[in-house]
Amino acid sequence: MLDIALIRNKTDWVKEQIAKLHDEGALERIDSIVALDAQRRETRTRVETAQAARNKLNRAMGKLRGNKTMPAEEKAYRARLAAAALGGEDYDRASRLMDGAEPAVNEEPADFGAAFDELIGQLRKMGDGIEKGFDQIDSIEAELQEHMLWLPNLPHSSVPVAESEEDNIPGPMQGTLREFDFEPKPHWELGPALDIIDFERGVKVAGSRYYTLKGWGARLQRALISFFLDMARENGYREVYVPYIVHSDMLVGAGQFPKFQDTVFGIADEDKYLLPTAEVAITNLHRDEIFEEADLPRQYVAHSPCFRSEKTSAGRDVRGIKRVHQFEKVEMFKFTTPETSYDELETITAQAEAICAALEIPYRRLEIVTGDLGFSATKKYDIEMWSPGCEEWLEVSSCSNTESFQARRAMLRYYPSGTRKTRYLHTLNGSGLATPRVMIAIMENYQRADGSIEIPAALRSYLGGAEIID
RNA sequence: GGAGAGGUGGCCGAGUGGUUUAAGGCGAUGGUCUUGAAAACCAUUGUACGGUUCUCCGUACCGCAGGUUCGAAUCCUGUCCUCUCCGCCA
Repeated sequence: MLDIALIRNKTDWVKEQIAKLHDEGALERIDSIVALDAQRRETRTRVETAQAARNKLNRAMGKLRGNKTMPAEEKAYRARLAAAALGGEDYDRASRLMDGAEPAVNEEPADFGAAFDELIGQLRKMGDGIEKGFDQIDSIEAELQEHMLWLPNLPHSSVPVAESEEDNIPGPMQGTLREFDFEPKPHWELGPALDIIDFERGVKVAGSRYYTLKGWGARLQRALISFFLDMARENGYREVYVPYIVHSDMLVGAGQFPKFQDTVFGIADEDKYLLPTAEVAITNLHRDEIFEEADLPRQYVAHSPCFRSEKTSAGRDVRGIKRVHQFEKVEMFKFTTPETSYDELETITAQAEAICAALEIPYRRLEIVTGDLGFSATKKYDIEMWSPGCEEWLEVSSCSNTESFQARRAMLRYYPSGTRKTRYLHTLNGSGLATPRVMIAIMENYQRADGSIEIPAALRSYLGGAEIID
């Protein structure tokens, strides 16, 4: 979520930033937001002033009713005078009459019951108006909030401005391309031939875009997960195990909802959803909490399966296991101060790259342009591995700084050293890494002429020292 | 899944409809005292929004959401969570 004060004070600048993202729907919301914000503040001031008067009157009422030394007769005529003052909207005088601050002269005898009925009637009338005012505020704020939740994060000034993913800027390839003395095969041929990927039986059990790993396939994936977690732990991340099912609020907090509701799987009859990424659970781990600056940065790593329904991408990448509804990912996550978040983005990206390097697979870093930045990030790098079989670059990691975008949605704050004034912290996330795409890259880069696959040296200790899958 | 008991500030804990601040304690912070520390004493104490501007003022928040009432931490309804016991399971 963006800072409403920023939208209020620099409206045109915010519009320019959103224009770079090519999110026309969001752009249209800005004027509504500015209008609702003004309306909201004006209404709130008016209603709260009235409420302050009413609170004072109710307290004075208690004082009048509960006064044990005042004769009933005096109470009655004070009540009647106060009711008259309320009729003239002189709240201060009414309050003074009721709590005894203003002397009252008994002009004529008043009936106790009738006087209090009259007074209560005045107070009720006042209360009804205030209730209506609060209802009005609620509906304005709900509408404002809905608009706010649909606004994407704004790009950092260093992000190149361009149309789409076609324009993302690749960095130089790292590592060395393998020279094959045979035609390298794609993983959808290698996997079934070795009986380590079984497409048909995955489809039988769960439908299209589901798959089964068998034998060395399943073991290789498990080894990769352990290897990834160990790499992250050595880099100072605390390993956590999180729920794979979360409340819808958590998806709002991390930025998936409301806009991307159709990309996640829901639990029947419950307001809960399967994780599309462990990032959702980790982001919300410290929801509604306030850190001390000394506690930052806080770094976590978690492995989780990721479930994505992605109805929008039907028809793309249908072959193989590149784009599937269920995959495994190890996610690195940082809670940082605003001062350090961009340095930390470089760090987390370098850490993801180091994993690629350790596996000795050619990779490159992609600098993401504004048109492909996505909803939550201010700046993003993707890491891609080269797959010689399907002859394409495979995205195996995505590293983002969301600044305070998620922090505002999930109420993640900290006290800067020496102050008691809260401030939103910054959150960053980076895959480290995701499989089965890394498995694709391993299979295709490490394949041998006879169809067997060499196991990368870094993984052998996780597989009982084995060197070859055949 | 069934039954019962609970949910109050950073923590413990009082509070069965009002008589201007959620009592009291712990912790934390600041101060006095002290050579220093401890102890003692004094003061302060959360979050959000709004209005002011360098300081205040106001509103809301007693798990959450509704309701009753002139007025709700307190009464009513729903819901979530925790604990205990039973059942089931890994």
